[in-house]
Amino acid sequence: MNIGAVSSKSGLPAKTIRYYEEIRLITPDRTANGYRNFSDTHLHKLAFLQRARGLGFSIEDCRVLLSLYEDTTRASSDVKTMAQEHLGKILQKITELQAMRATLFELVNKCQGDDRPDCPILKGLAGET
Amino acid sequence: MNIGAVSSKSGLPAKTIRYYEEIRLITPDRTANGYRNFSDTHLHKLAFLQRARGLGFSIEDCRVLLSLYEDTTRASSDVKTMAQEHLGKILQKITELQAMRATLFELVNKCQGDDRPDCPILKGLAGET
DNA sequence: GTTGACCTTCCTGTAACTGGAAGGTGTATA
DNA sequence: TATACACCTTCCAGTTACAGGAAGGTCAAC
Repeated sequence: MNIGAVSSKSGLPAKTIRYYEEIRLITPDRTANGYRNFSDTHLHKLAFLQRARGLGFSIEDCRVLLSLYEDTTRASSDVKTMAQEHLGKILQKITELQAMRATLFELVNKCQGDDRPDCPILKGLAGET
Repeated sequence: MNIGAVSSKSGLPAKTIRYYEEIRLITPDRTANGYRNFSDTHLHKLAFLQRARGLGFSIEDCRVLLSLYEDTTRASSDVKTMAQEHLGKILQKITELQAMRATLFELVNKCQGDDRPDCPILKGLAGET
C-alpha cells in the first residue's frame, strides 16, 4: 500500500505518517521507486496510534503502548497503570477547564455587551473586585 | 522595580516577563546599568496578563484584550464577543476531554490489571470490539 | 507526449515558554 | 579590600506534534 491508501484507511494524514516514520514509531518498507510500502500490519499499527492519540495519549505513551501491544508476555497491570495515570491527567485538565469556564461564564454574564465602555470582564481581568 | 520584584508580585516567572517584552506585550524602561525597570502600570499589565492567560486566552487574544483595556472608548460588546468565543472553545475542549474520559474509563474498568497479558485496553486501542 | 495525481525530501513555522551557558552588577561581610 | 552571593543581562537550543510549501521524481491514462 502507498501512503495515500494507508492514510485514508487509518484516518491519519500522510504528513503525520511520515512524521511517525521519522520518529521511528513505524518502519514501512520501500518499493524500487522509493515509495513507502505499507503492510496490513503497518496499517494496523497506524490505526492503533490513531485511536491512542485520539484518547489523548502522548507520542511517547503511544510508543510504550505499541511495544506493550506487541509484547505478548506483557502484564495487563502495566497497561492499566499507564491508562489510569493518563485518566488522572485528563480529569485534572477537565477540572482546570471547568474552573476557567465558571469564571469566564460569570464575567460574560455580568457584561452588558453594548456600545458603552464599561466592562466587568476587563475589570475582572484587571483584578478589580 | 527590578524583574525579580515584578515577577513575585505578578506571579509570572522572570523568563515569561522577558518573553512578553520580546513579543512586545510590555515595554519596560531600562536603568543606567541595563536592568529592566518596571512601573506600577507595568506591574498592573502583567497581572492582567497573568489572569487572562489563567483563563486560557491565547497570547494574541491577550494582546487585543490589553489594547481594549487601555482604550477607554471601547465597546463592551467587543470584549464580550471575544470572551464568548473563548468560552465556546473551552466548552468544546471540555466535551472532547469528557469523551476521552468516558472511553478510557470504560477500558480501564474492563482491565483486570494483573500479571496476565490479556488486556481490554490494548484490544480497544487495536480496534477489537 | 503531456496531463494530473501521486510520491519523495528538505526546510520552515507553530505556541508559549523553559533551561542553561557565559558574563556583568550590586551589596554585605570577612 | 577582597570576595562571596544574589541579582541581572543576552543568546541559543529544546519542547510537542505536527502543517505548509517548495522543488522535483513517478506512474497511469488519454
